[in-house]
Amino acid sequence: MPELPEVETVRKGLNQLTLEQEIEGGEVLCDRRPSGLSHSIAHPPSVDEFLQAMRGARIVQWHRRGKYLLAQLRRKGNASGWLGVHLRMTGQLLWVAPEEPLAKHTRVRLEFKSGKELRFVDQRRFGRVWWVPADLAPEKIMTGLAKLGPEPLSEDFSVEYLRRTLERRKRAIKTALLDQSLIAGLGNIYADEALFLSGIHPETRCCDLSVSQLEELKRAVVQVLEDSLREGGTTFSHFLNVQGVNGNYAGVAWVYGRRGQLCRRCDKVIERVKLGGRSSHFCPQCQAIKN
DNA sequence: AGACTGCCCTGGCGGC
DNA sequence: TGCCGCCAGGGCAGTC
Repeated sequence: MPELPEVETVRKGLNQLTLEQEIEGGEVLCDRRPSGLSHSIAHPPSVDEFLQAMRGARIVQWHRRGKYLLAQLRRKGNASGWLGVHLRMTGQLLWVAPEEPLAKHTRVRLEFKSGKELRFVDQRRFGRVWWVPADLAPEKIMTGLAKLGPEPLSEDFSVEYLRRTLERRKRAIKTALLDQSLIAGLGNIYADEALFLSGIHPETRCCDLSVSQLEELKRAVVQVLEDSLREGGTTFSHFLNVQGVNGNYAGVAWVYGRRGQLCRRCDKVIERVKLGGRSSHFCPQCQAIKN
């Protein structure tokens, strides 16, 4: 499940490998579902139109907002819109030689004149690819972009912002951390890790958090993201960087995925609860409920 | 407005 | 060994 550090790692790799090379063709792989023909292109509705937009384009730069990737496109010196990608759970962007055998769940191929291919591979098919025409703002087409809260590694993400945003909310802090409209880019792994590091029980109501707890939480969120970023993302799940290499962060997970194992800090057994349809892992001693 | 729920999707795993 | 059903979860639509 790529979260901010993984998406950022992919972005950096793409900026090293894919810029200023003409896209000469591509392919969108469809498969026949009971519900009909299915593919990963969210926009435009026509696959042909998508591929036509890709042909002849070059990528100027890759950007990231939350967990969204955005490639700025140019054709013959003119702006030609944006290529947007969201990896969701299992999506991967891989920079490969054309003769590389197609992975089973390959959804999109973009062929570059330089003799390389960018492939979007996505086992569970939650991931999405968009083309946004140059005369539209990306958030008009990629509507999720418009709803994103501040970047957690920016100055906008302050203790004061957290206090102002959470002080009247009654829901659990864990579900608030996963809400992309409050903070952009956190997912289940780093939310659980940040709550452990700040000693906060995931079921604590937002409005019950003290200012010192919010300070701890803010610090912990920044720390887990920066630590993971430094290692090139987590080794968990399906994450691979563009060159097909896993990250290095997993060894230091305090609670995520450790239900039934002993807390690395106090030896109590790590527990798991369901919150908003997502599992939350926590240490019942290090993250005692505050009233 | 805020807070829920269910849905999409596939592979891996537990249980029998 | 085989089969069934459950589980993983990001974002979005729908509901109250």
